[in-house]
Formats: sequence, structure tokens, C-alpha cells
Amino acid sequence: MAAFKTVKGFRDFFPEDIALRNFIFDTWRRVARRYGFVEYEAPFVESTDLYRRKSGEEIVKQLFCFKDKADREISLRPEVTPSLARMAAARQRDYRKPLKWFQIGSCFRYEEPQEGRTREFIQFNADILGDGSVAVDAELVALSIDVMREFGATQEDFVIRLSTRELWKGFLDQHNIAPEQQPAFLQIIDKIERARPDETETRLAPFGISLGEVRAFMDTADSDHPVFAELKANLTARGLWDFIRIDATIVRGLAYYTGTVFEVFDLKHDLRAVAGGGRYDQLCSVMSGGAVDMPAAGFAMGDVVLGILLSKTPGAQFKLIDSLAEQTRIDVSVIIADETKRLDALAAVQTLRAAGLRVDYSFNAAKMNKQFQSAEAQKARAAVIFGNEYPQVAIKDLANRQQTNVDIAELETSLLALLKTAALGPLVA
RNA sequence: GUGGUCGUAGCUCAAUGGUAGAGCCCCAGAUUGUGGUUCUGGUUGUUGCGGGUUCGAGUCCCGUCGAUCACCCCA
Repeated sequence: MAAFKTVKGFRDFFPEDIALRNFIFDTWRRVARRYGFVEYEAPFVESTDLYRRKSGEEIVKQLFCFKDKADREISLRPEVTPSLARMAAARQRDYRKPLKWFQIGSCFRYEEPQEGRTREFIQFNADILGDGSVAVDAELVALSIDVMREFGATQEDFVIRLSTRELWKGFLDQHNIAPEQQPAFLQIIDKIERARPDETETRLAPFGISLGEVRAFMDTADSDHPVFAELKANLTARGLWDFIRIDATIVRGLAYYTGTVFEVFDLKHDLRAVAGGGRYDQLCSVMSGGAVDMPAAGFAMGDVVLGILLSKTPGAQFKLIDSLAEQTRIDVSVIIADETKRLDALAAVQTLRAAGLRVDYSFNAAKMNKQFQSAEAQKARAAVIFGNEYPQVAIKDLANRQQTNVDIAELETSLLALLKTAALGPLVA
């Protein structure tokens, strides 16, 4: 029988992978909380209609969708924004506005996997609902910048490419393009940097607009354009405007964006967008059948591309490596030099664990050097040796290799004191 | 869903169609009460899977699964 493998596009998370994931989650949570956001979660499975409502029938081919045992059409969530809109519309009266909500969890898309794109990925979503001001847009951009900075990324590593659909709306109204045709036009703009010029020209033809006109218009959209004035003043005051690059080609694929749109882009590795989002003022209304009309804006950041970026960004390495080590390190390795003292050692293990220390030991009789190697491998700060000196035990500081004997009654106190001191020695690399 | 490339030990990779290997990792010993270095020895494979051609297939052919790249998509 062939060995089992993960289902296509899905990942195993071994301990070192979980350590990285925890590091990412912790960072997302810490910064979001710093901004006054509160955490929520939505179901992993929703009615397929929820996504049809938002994006139309063609979306189904990208959905991880199936029928349940009662023949209901359901889908693994491809994103959480529709769920958020549903939840917010249902209970919005219970919360003071604006809502500042964030969420961390898996999403699923039935696509061809490749680097940076899997069928299950984890997103951090941050959204602000119930306030339509540019101040909200600025707050979200600021949050996305600070999340990246918290990971250790700098201005050398990433940039916020930002635009607003207002810009193109004005342009299109001027050219008498009907609102229902505008999404199709924006799709062309979205691909303008990747597509060949003659292809773009052909696709623009039905709109009666030349590539030259589009390019000329894009050149007028720089950071001094009046449409960005308020956002610029806001982010400049925070010292964050230097992270922004106005880029009229950023329109985001989604039809529902209505105002500011932005993406977090890495500058050095030619990766996919690390995060993206914008303002979607109509969505709550659409999702609630018009019952609740609430302006909203938000962004999402995926773990897969972020993980690749972090692994390639020197500035992020220190925090990351430190976090990974901290998640698997123990405080104390109890070494049993004399098997007749094993029960005494176990008693001490429990006492130390009750005191909150991370303690491990060998399950079976083992040579001293093996036990010390285990202590080393687990990055224990101290070793406690139970041997023929009992009822005294030897405490060894594994950082500086100094060893002292103490009475068993003083073990906990002595260890706590040792663990408070800085680890000076080769262990601290 | 479409097309290209790839798939050999836990990992990184070798092997003109002719006995499947190396380094790292791991395990044991040198060292029976002391961890990073060193030395010695050792384990590890249905060569992704299934067919076919051949005296003989890791190697060539077909299919399939997976990875990766491009397309698509990125809600």
C-alpha cells in the first residue's frame, strides 16, 4: 500500500512549523490589540450561496465546495469578509461604532498550488466597520505597516502600494463608461504591468480608450493628487507616509471595493502581495439584503507569502529565531546519575513544575553524557543532578558550566535565583 | 482546468541501459558521574505509484499522483 500523503495543496505542521506559525499569530495579535482591535472568529464552512451573493456564480470554480449529507451546498470559506459582513449586519446594534475587529484562521481555495499559494492558507483579517472616513483607511494602512515592522521588516523590505477607486471612477465617468462596465475595465488596469502592451491595447479598444490615454492619466496620479491629501496628512503625521507608494495600477481584483485600495509588497524577492485590502462600503448592505447599510474597510494578510518573506528578510531573522528557540526551550533538565534516586528526582520534577518551571528528564536509565546531551538539545538553562550526594543535589549552570551542591530543600529557591540571572556563556549565541 | 520542468535514504544530492552511493542528520562506542569539538563503527531505500519496451530500467515509453513554474485566479 502506498504511503499516505497530504491532500494536494494542504500542509503538515511539524513542531518547527507550528513554532513559526505561533510566532506569526502572536505578532498579528499583539499589534492588532495595540491598535484597539478585538478578535472574532467565523465558521470554516458556510453556505455556498453566501459567496455567490457576494461575487456571482463564476466564483464557484474557485471554491472548495461540496454537498453535505442533506444535499445542502456548502463551501470551505475562501475568505472571511462575507462571514464578517453577515455577523456584523446581524449584531451591529450590540456594538458601539466603529467596530475594530480582527481574525486569524484558515481559508481554502481550490486553485493550482505553487510556491506562496496553497489550498489551505491562514489569513489575518483586520476590518473597521461603521465609519466611512479616510481616518479609518489610514488606521488600517498604519496597522499593516506596523505589523510588518513588528516582524522586523523595514522600509528597505516592503512598501505599501496604494490607490483609490475614486481615481478611476472619475476617469471612467469622464469617458462615459457605465458603472456596470467599470469592473471589467479595472481588471485590465490590474494586469497592465504584466500584460503585453499590444494585448492591453486590444482589450481597451471596446471601451474606446487608448493605452496612451490610460498611461497619461496614471502619470497624473502621484502622491500630490488631491484625492490622497487627507490620507497623506494623516499618515505623514504618524511618520508613515514614507512607506506609501501611490500606484494607480492597484485596483484589487474584487468588484466590491469602493474607495481606498492598497497592497503590502515586498521589495526584494518578487513575491506575491503579502497583504491587500481596501474600502468596501456596499458589502454589508449587499450581504444583509439592504437591511444594514454600514461603511467598512479592511485588509487581509496571508501566512504563506509572509513566511517566505520572513525567511528571506535578515531583519526578521533575529526575532524569529529567538521566538522559535523560546518555544521549544526548557528551563531545567533533571539528570539522574544514580537510578536509586529516580523517585526522589521525580518528586523534585513535580515540585519544580508546580513552581512554573519547564522541566524534563530521561524516562529510562541513561549515561550521564546522554542526559547532558539531551539537556543541551532542549536548550535547558540548568541541570540538576541526582546522585550519591543526595540529599544534596548538584545544580549546574549550563551557560557557564559552574556547578554547586545544595540541599534538596533549597533546590527550588536556588534554581529560581539562577534562572533570573542572565545567561552568560556560549549558550547565548 | 491548460502547458513546461522535476520526483533516488529523514535532508541535500550522485549513479555512459548493467551489483543503488556520498555528505549531513540519527544511533552506538571511545568517555561506567558531566553538554558544544574530535575519532571509530552502524541503521536507513518496493528509486513517488502503476503499467510497458528490454536479456537487464533509477535511467527509455505511457499513465497516474505530488512538487514547482507559467497561464488562470487572487473574492
